[in-house]
Amino acid sequence: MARELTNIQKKILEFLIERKTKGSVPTLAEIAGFFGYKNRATVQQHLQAIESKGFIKRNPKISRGIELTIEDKFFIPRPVLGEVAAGNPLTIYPDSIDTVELPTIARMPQDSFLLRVKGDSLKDAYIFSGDLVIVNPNIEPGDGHFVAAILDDAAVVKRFFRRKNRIELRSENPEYEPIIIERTHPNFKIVGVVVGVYRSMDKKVG
Amino acid sequence: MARELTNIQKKILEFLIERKTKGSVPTLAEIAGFFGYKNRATVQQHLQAIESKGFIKRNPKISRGIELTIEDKFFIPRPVLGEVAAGNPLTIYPDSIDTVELPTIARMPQDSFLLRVKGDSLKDAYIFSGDLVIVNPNIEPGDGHFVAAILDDAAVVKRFFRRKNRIELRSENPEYEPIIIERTHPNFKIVGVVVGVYRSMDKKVG
DNA sequence: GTTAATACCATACAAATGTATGGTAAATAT
DNA sequence: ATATTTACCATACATTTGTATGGTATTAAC
Repeated sequence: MARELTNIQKKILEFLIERKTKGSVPTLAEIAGFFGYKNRATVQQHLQAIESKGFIKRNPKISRGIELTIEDKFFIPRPVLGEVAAGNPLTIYPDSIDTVELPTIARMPQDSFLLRVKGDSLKDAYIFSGDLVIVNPNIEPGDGHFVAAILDDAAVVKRFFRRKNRIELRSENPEYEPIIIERTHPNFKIVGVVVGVYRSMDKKVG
Repeated sequence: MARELTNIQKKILEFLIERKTKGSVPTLAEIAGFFGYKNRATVQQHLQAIESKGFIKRNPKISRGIELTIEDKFFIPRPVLGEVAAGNPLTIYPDSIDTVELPTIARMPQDSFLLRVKGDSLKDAYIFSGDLVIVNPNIEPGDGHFVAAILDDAAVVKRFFRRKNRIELRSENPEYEPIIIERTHPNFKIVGVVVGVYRSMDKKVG
């Protein structure tokens, strides 16, 4: 028991988690609708498989009676989408490079993602190499916000300042020069605003 | 509209909130069962009244389709149990001293709690005043672990080292002397091991 | 004294929901 | 070559669920 989930089962479990976090667990019909199944029995069978593997618990006969047993776990696995340079820009990865166990208390809006910080240019902002920054792409950055940005196919985390005809990305660490982006800069994009920082102590106890 | 709720309506609304925070919104039958009503229609009528007063929104025909429109105000009182001194011990508070705003769904794991750090003795461990440390009381601390401890009715977060006949709690910041606890010390207790640090950037953008 | 609001009940019904059974097809393992 | 697992479908059925309607009793308002 507690075998691995198949790909489809994973997808369904993810859907359950997502729906639960933004409302309530779906019914079989809703799941079927989302995945394009013409029949609720298909969903039923998948759910039975997921339950037998220990990832959910179903309350028989009760509508939306799916409990996520993984919620009791301390951490929820979240993909780390890439690494960002706090100092000099680093290459960003196309796919997730890693998965971290993020505590459930960390505020993780649905549409946000994680980036792992490399380098020490944010030292004075208390963000360090290895920390995970939680980035929300749907917030308009304001002066002084920490933002993640893509600059010529590299990613950085720095503090954002809007000036007349340019944007400045500053490090807290005075060793690093601010990056000045003119309006005309071709390959520049604000990815999102850093809404939180998380650091696991697991590997740092030694 | 948006008149006052009657007492019964208040009770029902409270029930809805409670159920939602610990799972999912109840069905009419479940509400009726909880309040001892023999009929779902009674609940239906109360819900219609509550809705007409603007406290909930109902999704017709959908099971458990009650949305709490007051949700945004309401949420989520996640208690911070006290403040811990990273430097010199601070008095611990009997009750929660503060609340961190967390989304409804972000549940704290049952076996852990939050402490907000004050002071800068852990500066060199990259933990700063205002950060939240996630403390798990069910882990046996090992050498070098960051632990939360109670010492003479005060709480501290420091690094843990076990020696022959004593325990040492060290700060990373050399300005602070290590605390030496002899075996015989009466009022000393390890509360738990710090498993993570979380910092919300909300208030730090300026 | 009548009206209105509140708080319940019983009955009824269509749709939603979870469940069960049997079957097909493809991929994988033995 | 056969058996197993996975991934779907169709059909069927008993409850559950939300909803509607009509009724009773109590209290407060006019």
